[in-house]
Amino acid sequence: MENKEIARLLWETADLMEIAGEDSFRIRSYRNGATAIEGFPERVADILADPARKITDIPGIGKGLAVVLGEIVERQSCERRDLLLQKFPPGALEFLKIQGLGPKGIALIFEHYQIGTIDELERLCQEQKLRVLPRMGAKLEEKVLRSIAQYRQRTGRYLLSYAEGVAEELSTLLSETPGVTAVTPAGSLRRGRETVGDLDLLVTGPDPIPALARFTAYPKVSEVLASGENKASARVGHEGLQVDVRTLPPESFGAAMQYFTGSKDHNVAVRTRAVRMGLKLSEYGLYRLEDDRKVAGETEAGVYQAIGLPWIAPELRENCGEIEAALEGRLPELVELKDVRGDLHMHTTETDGRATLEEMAQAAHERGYEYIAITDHSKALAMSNGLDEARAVAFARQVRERNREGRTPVRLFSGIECDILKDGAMDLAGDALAELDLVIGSVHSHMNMEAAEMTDRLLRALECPQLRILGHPTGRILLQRDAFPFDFDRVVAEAVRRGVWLEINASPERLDLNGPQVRAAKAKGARFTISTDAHHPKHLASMRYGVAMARRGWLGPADILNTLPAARFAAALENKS
DNA sequence: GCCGTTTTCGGCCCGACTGTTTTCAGTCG
Repeated sequence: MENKEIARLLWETADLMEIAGEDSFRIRSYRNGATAIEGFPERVADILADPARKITDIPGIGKGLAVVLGEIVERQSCERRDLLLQKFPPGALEFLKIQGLGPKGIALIFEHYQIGTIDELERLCQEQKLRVLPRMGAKLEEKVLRSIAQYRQRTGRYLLSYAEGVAEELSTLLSETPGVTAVTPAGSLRRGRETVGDLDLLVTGPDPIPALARFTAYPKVSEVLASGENKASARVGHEGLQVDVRTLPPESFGAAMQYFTGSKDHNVAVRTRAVRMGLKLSEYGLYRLEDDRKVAGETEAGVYQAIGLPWIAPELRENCGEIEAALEGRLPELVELKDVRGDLHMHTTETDGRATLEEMAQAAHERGYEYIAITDHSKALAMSNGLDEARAVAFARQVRERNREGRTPVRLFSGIECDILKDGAMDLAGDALAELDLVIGSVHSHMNMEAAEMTDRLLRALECPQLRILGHPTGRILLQRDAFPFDFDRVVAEAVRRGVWLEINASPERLDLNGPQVRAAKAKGARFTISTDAHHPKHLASMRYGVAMARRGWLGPADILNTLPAARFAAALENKS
């Protein structure tokens, strides 16, 4: 059993314990244990099997959890979890994903009603049966109904980072098959969409067919949906992501890549163009209509070329003007990961980060960056031990000294992610902010304001003379929380006027702004930064997702400030227009 | 349930809002 799966069972048990109203510190221990195991470099199962090793050497794992882990590895559950699952219906865990309902509320509902599914919960709200329970009312029923609607919209979709992980794992597995030369993900993953509905893997080589059997026999396949001569479909992993594996002869690989990368709208437009030229495009190749002779198919570029187009980057294939741009020779030169020279949004142990300033700087150096900005939270975010004015200034001084003395592998900019308060004021006083190299302003609270009010709040924040970057501008959390409503165009226009840059937050849970927003903002003259919001050195690797959003927004290196060399970036910081 | 210790029990990030109360519990971040 892999660590990830063990951790998942611990998380689940902790959630059930919460509904059961168990001791909150014990619950926290389960969650701490889960986090520790998730990130532990060795397999827990191996350590348990080795009599010379002690599992309690992992920080966060003591005597109690050691027993639980033994049980989990042996039989995929533990006593506590078994008992709780008898007490609550299996749907209980799903209820926790509904906003407005927490463990107490859920327990209360179970006490009074025999329900176990989201559908039944919805009916209770519609029949106004929640409001008779203590501390519940009409507003809660409405909120739960809204939240159920949102929940349904997002189920069946997966984070880009998750789908990418599955794709890598399966690609490794399938490319070990003799006769396979390449395994390539297509579909929305290749286009860099922020969430993915299913995963398409294209397998090619002199003898790719045996890869299908290897795929369907993979232990993580939970359900085989279809298994034919050239294609197999299955659900993979506990989360049930649908994966379609298709085998192709090398001569049609390019056509298949084009076909399965999509988007559907892009393909319709491309095929229509082909037909007008007397050609027919399918996943097998590009053929002349008159004599069915194949004119292209081995490479994607060859397919595009044969219909009179330059190769179009997958991120642009949304039928949003890319074909016209290609025809007119004005496809943008898109930014690439290697263009990024620094990361401008990250946290350290000074607030809620998991690593020190030194560790983050070292990790950035290893990624080949020239510089980073350290941007811990401000005091309004009390849960993360946010900095007040004195601590912020003292920390900035520390960062600056380190820089001056050269005790750092990359150039450091002292910064802060300052909360934008409810009324649009900054959480920290201007004279403190003026001591820092880089101020990001972010909304972390009061996200359910009316659009007009939120617009005013952001416009006021933009007035702050020290503000350089608007952090995760729409506040959305993918598959969890929608963007807060505000007048996007007005806020962008004001940011442009005041020389405030827009952040493309590369954290795979946010990806905020997304492609269309980036493109709309660029059209208004906006400039951007791409940053990971890292809370751990390994999060710095998320930069590629932010780059994908930038590319989907048609950005080139010149649109993005952190592609500048350190000296020029520093100069740009000083000259707020 | 873990950890650290002035070794075996006490502390464990907390502040604010919301909707329901009739003084505050639950949820969220």
